[in-house]
Amino acid sequence: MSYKIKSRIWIEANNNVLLGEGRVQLLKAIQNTGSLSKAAKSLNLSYKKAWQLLDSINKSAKKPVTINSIGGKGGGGAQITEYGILLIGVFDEINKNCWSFLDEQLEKIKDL
Amino acid sequence: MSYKIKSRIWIEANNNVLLGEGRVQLLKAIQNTGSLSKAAKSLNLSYKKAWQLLDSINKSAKKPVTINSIGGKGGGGAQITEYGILLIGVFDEINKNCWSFLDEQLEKIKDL
DNA sequence: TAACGTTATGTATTTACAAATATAACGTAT
DNA sequence: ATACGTTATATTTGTAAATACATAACGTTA
Repeated sequence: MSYKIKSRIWIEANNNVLLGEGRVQLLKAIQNTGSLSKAAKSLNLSYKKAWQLLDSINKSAKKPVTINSIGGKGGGGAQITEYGILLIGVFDEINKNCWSFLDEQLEKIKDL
Repeated sequence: MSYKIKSRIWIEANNNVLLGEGRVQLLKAIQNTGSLSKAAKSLNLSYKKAWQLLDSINKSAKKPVTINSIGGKGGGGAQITEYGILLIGVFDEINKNCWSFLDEQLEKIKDL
């Protein structure tokens, strides 16, 4: 059994976490379902936890990442903004590149 | 205020954590002091926590990372093995390279 | 106007983790 | 033999985080 390298990256703004893997997963679920409550259910996450995450994201980001509405057709919902889509894409790209980078570094340690 | 990328890397063996930043710091403190208890004090870490970390390291590694002795001159002590020194060096190198890598990736997001 | 499914928020409970405390075992040195 | 400083381990206590539960506010729809 050889050693493995694991990693976590995240983006911060003003010493607050903006995006990590879990937050990106939540935003993608909102994108797929159109609502925060449905997104939370699909991730086996309590609504409150999901709301706190989304609130933290929108407070940390320079521009809104979602537009949330209360009441109306379907009770309301949450929509990812264009800016949000951009952030998700950049995070995924950087994260993927990081994996590739560490995969190269693995050569230095796997046979120790 | 522009966004920042933060990261954590660690080495695993058999799905157990072998080395992360905290563990490497502990090993270096043992190297400097010659004992686990002194290392713990120097890091403001409880002895128990330090012992648990060191125990986990030695149980995860393929070869011993420290040699611990009870009793005798000075009451005993802990010594880093050559293998341990090797692991510390490789971890530090990979970690440093990862910072550099993410510093380049930062260009993609800092102006968003 | 009553019902519905959301967002938004408060409060209590449970769980997990960290910290503190205590003590045994050990092998030199006095 | 006694003292000392260390490794090793168990037990208790305290604190922070996650979870569960409850409820208000809202704007369409029927």
